[in-house]
Amino acid sequence: MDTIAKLLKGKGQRLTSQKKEVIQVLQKKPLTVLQILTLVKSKKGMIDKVTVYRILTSFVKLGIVKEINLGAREVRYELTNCEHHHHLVCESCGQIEDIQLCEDALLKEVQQQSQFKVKEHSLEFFGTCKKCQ
Amino acid sequence: MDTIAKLLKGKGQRLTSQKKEVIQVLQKKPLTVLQILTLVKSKKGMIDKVTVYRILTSFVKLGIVKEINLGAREVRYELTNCEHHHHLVCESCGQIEDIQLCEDALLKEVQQQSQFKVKEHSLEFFGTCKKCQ
DNA sequence: GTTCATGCAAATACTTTGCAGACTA
DNA sequence: TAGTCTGCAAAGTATTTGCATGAAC
Repeated sequence: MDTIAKLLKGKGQRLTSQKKEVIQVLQKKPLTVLQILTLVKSKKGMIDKVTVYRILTSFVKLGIVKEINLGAREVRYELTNCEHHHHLVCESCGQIEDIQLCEDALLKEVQQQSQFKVKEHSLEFFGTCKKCQ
Repeated sequence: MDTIAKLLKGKGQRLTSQKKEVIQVLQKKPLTVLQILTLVKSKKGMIDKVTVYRILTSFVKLGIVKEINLGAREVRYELTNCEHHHHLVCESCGQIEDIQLCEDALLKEVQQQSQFKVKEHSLEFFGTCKKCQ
């Protein structure tokens, strides 16, 4: 939280209670806009949908948060303060597990096949989690 | 196209001129709803946005087409009649290249680390294509 | 002819913009 | 106090639904 406070300050931006709450609820797992809204409301009582959108847009720009795509039209937001990782999305219960993989070989394969210069990649898995099997 | 015709017939569904056109424009590359709409309109003159949505929903259900997520809130549709592959998305010109990779090692890695049962996965790369570098 | 599909209108959902008042620093 | 941020209202997009007409088989 401290690093985030400094980052905001450096950009002339303020660490409001709404921003704190959004960061708070994102600690556990990636959430959709609606989920963030609901969670913050249930804890703090008041936050507007528009404010959530604005905070997220600003956080993405500052690199505090990143957007992930899990399934069509399901955008989620995730704190970037953790290492690079991927997700295992359970199609039955909706749970999201994180996983760390070594994808160097794949990136090399891309380089060999194509002259495309890769900056980022997304890799997500869909299936059933241990519990739901 | 013939296999699609049979598939539709088997489900009591009809191969209309609109459906043919949608399949037609999807032959080249994955497109958004708006792109499909524009392309079909420019060729054939008339199709409604609602019809495009309905055709796509139905095609996804039948497995004729699949949704791919290239960046947040950018859903595209792609024919499934081709082999499993991934995409290289140029962030500069928007072009999409296909690429085939061997991701067996990764899938094995997932199995070793977790008891999650993977059914599908998505893997997309973002960066700059040869032309734009 | 029957039944499914399309187009239009309108409803719903999602996201962005404008502005006055509230709050952070 | 200055300047950013929030909440509310409303505008803009994107997507879905209902229904009468049209088209496929």
